[in-house]
Amino acid sequence: MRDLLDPVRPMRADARRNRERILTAARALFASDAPEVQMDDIARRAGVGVGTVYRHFPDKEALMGELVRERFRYFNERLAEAVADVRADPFNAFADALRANAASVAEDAATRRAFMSGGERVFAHAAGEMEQFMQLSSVLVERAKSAGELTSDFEAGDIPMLMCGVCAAIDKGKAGWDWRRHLELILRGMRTPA
Amino acid sequence: MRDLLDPVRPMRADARRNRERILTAARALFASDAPEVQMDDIARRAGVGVGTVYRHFPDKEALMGELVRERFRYFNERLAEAVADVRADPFNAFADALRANAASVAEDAATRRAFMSGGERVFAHAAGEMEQFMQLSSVLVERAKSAGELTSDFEAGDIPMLMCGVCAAIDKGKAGWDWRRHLELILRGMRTPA
DNA sequence: CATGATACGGAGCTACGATTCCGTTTGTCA
DNA sequence: TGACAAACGGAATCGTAGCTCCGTATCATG
Repeated sequence: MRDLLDPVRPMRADARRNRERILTAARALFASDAPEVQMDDIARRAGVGVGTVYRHFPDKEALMGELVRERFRYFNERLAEAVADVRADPFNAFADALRANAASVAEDAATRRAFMSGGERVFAHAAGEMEQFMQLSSVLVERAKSAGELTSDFEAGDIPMLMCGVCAAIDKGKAGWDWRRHLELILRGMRTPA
Repeated sequence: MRDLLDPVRPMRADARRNRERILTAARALFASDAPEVQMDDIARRAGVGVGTVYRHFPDKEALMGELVRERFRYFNERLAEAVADVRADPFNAFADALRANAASVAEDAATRRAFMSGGERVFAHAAGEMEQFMQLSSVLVERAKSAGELTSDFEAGDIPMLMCGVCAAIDKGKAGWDWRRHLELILRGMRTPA
């Protein structure tokens, strides 16, 4: 709301604090446990009324969207590091970035939900970050391909699909599955046979 | 209900017909489209009252469970064929079975949902079929390993996890992703480097 | 056919979770 | 400190989807 208009006056101190509390509460609730997280829970955990949650985020999707956006910012940092590290082995740099990102979604059920359960609306909030994500990914993919380490029919656009699969594996992880194995299997498949 | 008790008297003709119609309607609705399929829709499509749906299936999960069960029966047929075909190349026989199964879930959103969105309860309905599934899978996995074609750290227990990932890719398929590519990537990762 | 057992239809009940509304409180600024 | 805008809290509202109930219609059997 305020985020969008009147960029002049800063948010009131309590408002800024509450906004952060809400996001923290949401992250915590999604991360820790429940199959369903609802607005009232988030409000309670944040020590705030539901009304306040709605003053900061027009609806639930917007709140989720903000969480997803933060995650993508994190993704992008990892990718940017890989891009910056020119001397590393291209495939490994790429693979490590993917591993780091996977590990971070493992802690972030909100993003997993959004990834898996459609949530187009949710992702719209993170459009900018996603674009950057694709851009950075492309660089890494091209490098790894040029080095002849990444199978030539792989495209940066495949990454979200793979992440989706990893998310699924993570969510099922409670059943004793190991998403790392899933990821390694995929990475092995991506690598050109030595 | 009736399925469980009084195995003597067969279901009344109209009841049997309706039960089938309900399942068909549910399959169709899940397959074709909607993000959410609800009992009333299923009833309407089946040309039946909601009450009738509930006479045949105690609750929604039971209905979904039946759909999942059917899917697993199909899976098992494919696996059994692969097991029976002793002269085929072990890895390919296994891979082809997985491909066929993946193709069938691509048509079956109900099973995908159940796979991805937790639904423990739903799977309970197909416990027997799942057990058989694991059994058949084990045979194929062992064969492929013995032939030295399947990476030795692979286990039959990994299959559901992989399928989960494929389901995710299929669901996101609308966004232009190609789940077959995801599956092939995985298969490549499973194969021991020639 | 008669008749009891089965099955059916679908209006309505219930639970639940998102969202709204408005009287009250708090921060900010002169 | 006074005054007003900005925020807050949380009870109440609204919509939805699963499920129940019971009067009615349909089978199957003698």
